[in-house]
Amino acid sequence: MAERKYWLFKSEPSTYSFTDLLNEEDQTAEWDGVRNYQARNMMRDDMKIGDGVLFYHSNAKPMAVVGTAHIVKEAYADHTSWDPKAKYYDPKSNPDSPTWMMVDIKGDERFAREITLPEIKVNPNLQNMLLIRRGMRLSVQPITKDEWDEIVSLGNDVDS
DNA sequence: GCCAACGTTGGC
DNA sequence: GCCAACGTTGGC
Repeated sequence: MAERKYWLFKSEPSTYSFTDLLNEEDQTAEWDGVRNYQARNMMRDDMKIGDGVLFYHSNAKPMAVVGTAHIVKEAYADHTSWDPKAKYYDPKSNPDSPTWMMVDIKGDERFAREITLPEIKVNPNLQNMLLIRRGMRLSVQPITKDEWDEIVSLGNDVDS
Protein backbone atom coordinates (compact mmCIF):
# COMPACT_ATOMS: atom_id res chain seq x y z
CA MET A 1 0.00 0.00 0.00
CA ALA A 2 1.53 3.24 -1.13
CA GLU A 3 1.63 6.12 1.27
CA ARG A 4 -1.31 8.47 1.12
CA LYS A 5 -0.54 11.71 -0.66
CA TYR A 6 -2.12 15.11 -0.32
CA TRP A 7 -3.25 17.74 -2.81
CA LEU A 8 -4.84 21.14 -3.01
CA PHE A 9 -7.48 21.76 -5.70
CA LYS A 10 -8.42 25.30 -6.62
CA SER A 11 -11.82 26.29 -7.86
CA GLU A 12 -13.59 29.56 -8.35
CA PRO A 13 -16.75 29.20 -6.28
CA SER A 14 -18.73 31.24 -8.80
CA THR A 15 -17.97 28.41 -11.23
CA TYR A 16 -17.90 25.42 -8.90
CA SER A 17 -17.93 25.65 -5.11
CA PHE A 18 -17.42 23.21 -2.28
CA THR A 19 -21.16 23.44 -1.68
CA ASP A 20 -21.71 22.36 -5.27
CA LEU A 21 -19.51 19.32 -4.62
CA LEU A 22 -21.39 18.39 -1.45
CA ASN A 23 -24.68 18.75 -3.33
CA GLU A 24 -23.63 16.26 -6.00
CA GLU A 25 -25.08 12.78 -5.92
CA ASP A 26 -22.80 10.82 -3.60
CA GLN A 27 -20.86 14.11 -3.11
CA THR A 28 -18.74 13.00 -6.06
CA ALA A 29 -17.70 14.94 -9.14
CA GLU A 30 -15.47 14.67 -12.19
CA TRP A 31 -12.65 17.20 -11.92
CA ASP A 32 -12.80 18.16 -15.56
CA GLY A 33 -11.42 21.15 -17.40
CA VAL A 34 -7.79 21.01 -16.28
CA ARG A 35 -5.82 22.22 -19.31
CA ASN A 36 -2.30 22.50 -17.99
CA TYR A 37 0.29 19.83 -18.68
CA GLN A 38 1.96 19.95 -15.30
CA ALA A 39 -1.38 19.54 -13.55
CA ARG A 40 -2.40 16.82 -16.01
CA ASN A 41 0.78 14.89 -15.32
CA MET A 42 0.23 14.99 -11.58
CA MET A 43 -3.32 13.74 -11.99
CA ARG A 44 -2.22 11.03 -14.40
CA ASP A 45 0.91 9.84 -12.63
CA ASP A 46 0.61 10.65 -8.96
CA MET A 47 -2.97 10.83 -7.72
CA LYS A 48 -4.25 7.63 -6.19
CA ILE A 49 -7.56 6.57 -4.71
CA GLY A 50 -7.75 7.76 -1.14
CA ASP A 51 -5.37 10.70 -1.51
CA GLY A 52 -6.50 13.73 0.48
CA VAL A 53 -7.67 16.91 -1.24
CA LEU A 54 -7.96 20.37 0.27
CA PHE A 55 -10.67 22.34 -1.53
CA TYR A 56 -9.61 25.95 -2.08
CA HIS A 57 -11.80 28.80 -3.28
CA SER A 58 -9.87 31.14 -5.57
CA ASN A 59 -11.09 34.52 -6.80
CA ALA A 60 -13.50 34.54 -3.90
CA LYS A 61 -14.42 36.45 -0.78
CA PRO A 62 -12.73 35.17 1.15
CA MET A 63 -10.08 33.21 -0.68
CA ALA A 64 -9.76 30.18 1.54
CA VAL A 65 -9.47 26.47 2.04
CA VAL A 66 -13.03 25.50 2.88
CA GLY A 67 -13.04 21.74 3.36
CA THR A 68 -11.68 18.33 2.50
CA ALA A 69 -12.27 15.74 -0.18
CA HIS A 70 -10.48 12.67 -1.46
CA ILE A 71 -9.71 10.96 -4.74
CA VAL A 72 -12.25 8.27 -5.60
CA LYS A 73 -11.31 7.59 -9.23
CA GLU A 74 -7.84 7.71 -10.72
CA ALA A 75 -6.97 9.49 -13.95
CA TYR A 76 -9.01 8.83 -17.05
CA ALA A 77 -9.73 10.76 -20.23
CA ASP A 78 -11.48 14.11 -19.79
CA HIS A 79 -14.33 13.67 -22.24
CA THR A 80 -15.17 17.37 -22.12
CA SER A 81 -11.92 18.04 -24.01
CA TRP A 82 -13.40 16.78 -27.29
CA ASP A 83 -16.88 18.22 -26.75
CA PRO A 84 -17.13 21.30 -29.00
CA LYS A 85 -19.76 22.75 -26.71
CA ALA A 86 -17.64 22.43 -23.58
CA LYS A 87 -15.99 25.46 -22.11
CA TYR A 88 -12.55 23.86 -22.22
CA TYR A 89 -12.91 22.20 -25.60
CA ASP A 90 -9.56 21.37 -27.16
CA PRO A 91 -9.69 20.46 -30.85
CA LYS A 92 -6.35 18.65 -30.54
CA SER A 93 -7.83 16.10 -28.15
CA ASN A 94 -10.01 13.17 -29.23
CA PRO A 95 -11.27 9.87 -27.79
CA ASP A 96 -8.58 7.85 -29.58
CA SER A 97 -5.77 9.98 -28.25
CA PRO A 98 -6.95 12.02 -25.30
CA THR A 99 -4.69 14.92 -24.39
CA TRP A 100 -6.35 15.70 -21.09
CA MET A 101 -7.16 13.64 -18.05
CA MET A 102 -9.28 14.05 -14.97
CA VAL A 103 -9.90 12.36 -11.64
CA ASP A 104 -13.05 12.08 -9.55
CA ILE A 105 -13.19 13.49 -6.04
CA LYS A 106 -15.68 13.01 -3.25
CA GLY A 107 -16.36 15.80 -0.79
CA ASP A 108 -15.84 14.91 2.86
CA GLU A 109 -16.30 17.65 5.40
CA ARG A 110 -16.71 21.38 5.44
CA PHE A 111 -14.36 23.05 7.89
CA ALA A 112 -15.78 24.58 11.05
CA ARG A 113 -14.04 27.73 9.84
CA GLU A 114 -12.42 28.65 6.56
CA ILE A 115 -8.64 28.94 6.48
CA THR A 116 -8.03 32.09 4.48
CA LEU A 117 -5.17 32.91 2.16
CA PRO A 118 -3.94 35.75 4.42
CA GLU A 119 -3.91 33.32 7.35
CA ILE A 120 -1.91 30.79 5.36
CA LYS A 121 0.54 33.50 4.34
CA VAL A 122 1.43 34.33 7.92
CA ASN A 123 1.46 30.77 9.29
CA PRO A 124 5.12 29.79 9.80
CA ASN A 125 4.25 26.13 9.15
CA LEU A 126 2.78 26.85 5.73
CA GLN A 127 5.46 28.97 4.11
CA ASN A 128 6.45 26.35 1.54
CA MET A 129 3.01 25.90 0.03
CA LEU A 130 2.93 26.45 -3.72
CA LEU A 131 -0.32 28.31 -3.16
CA ILE A 132 1.49 31.33 -1.77
CA ARG A 133 4.33 31.34 -4.29
CA ARG A 134 4.11 34.36 -6.48
CA GLY A 135 2.66 33.51 -9.81
CA MET A 136 2.15 29.84 -9.05
CA ARG A 137 -1.05 29.19 -10.90
CA LEU A 138 -1.32 25.41 -10.83
CA SER A 139 -4.97 24.52 -10.31
CA VAL A 140 -4.05 21.24 -8.67
CA GLN A 141 -0.90 21.09 -6.61
CA PRO A 142 0.83 18.80 -4.14
CA ILE A 143 1.00 19.59 -0.44
CA THR A 144 2.84 17.78 2.33
CA LYS A 145 1.28 15.68 5.06
CA ASP A 146 2.36 18.31 7.58
CA GLU A 147 0.62 21.04 5.61
CA TRP A 148 -2.50 18.88 5.35
CA ASP A 149 -2.45 18.17 9.09
CA GLU A 150 -1.94 21.82 9.95
CA ILE A 151 -4.77 23.14 7.79
CA VAL A 152 -7.21 20.38 8.70
CA SER A 153 -6.47 20.92 12.37
CA LEU A 154 -7.02 24.67 12.09
CA GLY A 155 -10.13 24.20 10.01
CA ASN A 156 -11.74 21.90 12.53
CA ASP A 157 -10.99 24.11 15.51
CA VAL A 158 -13.27 27.13 15.76
CA ASP A 159 -11.13 28.54 18.54
CA SER A 160 -7.83 28.44 16.68
C1' DG B 1 -10.77 46.60 -13.17
C1' DC B 2 -5.78 46.14 -13.17
C1' DC B 3 -1.86 43.77 -14.17
C1' DA B 4 2.20 40.53 -12.96
C1' DA B 5 3.42 36.06 -13.87
C1' DC B 6 3.57 32.52 -16.77
C1' DG B 7 2.10 29.07 -20.39
C1' DT B 8 1.15 28.61 -25.21
C1' DT B 9 1.32 29.79 -30.03
C1' DG B 10 3.21 30.64 -34.31
C1' DG B 11 6.30 33.24 -37.46
C1' DC B 12 10.83 33.08 -38.71
C1' DG C 1 14.82 26.41 -31.66
C1' DC C 2 14.07 31.26 -30.55
C1' DC C 3 11.17 34.58 -28.82
C1' DA C 4 7.47 38.20 -29.35
C1' DA C 5 2.69 38.32 -29.05
C1' DC C 6 -1.12 36.77 -26.94
C1' DG C 7 -4.29 34.62 -23.55
C1' DT C 8 -5.21 33.15 -18.90
C1' DT C 9 -4.87 32.94 -13.96
C1' DG C 10 -5.85 34.86 -9.92
C1' DG C 11 -4.35 38.12 -6.21
C1' DC C 12 -4.89 42.86 -5.32
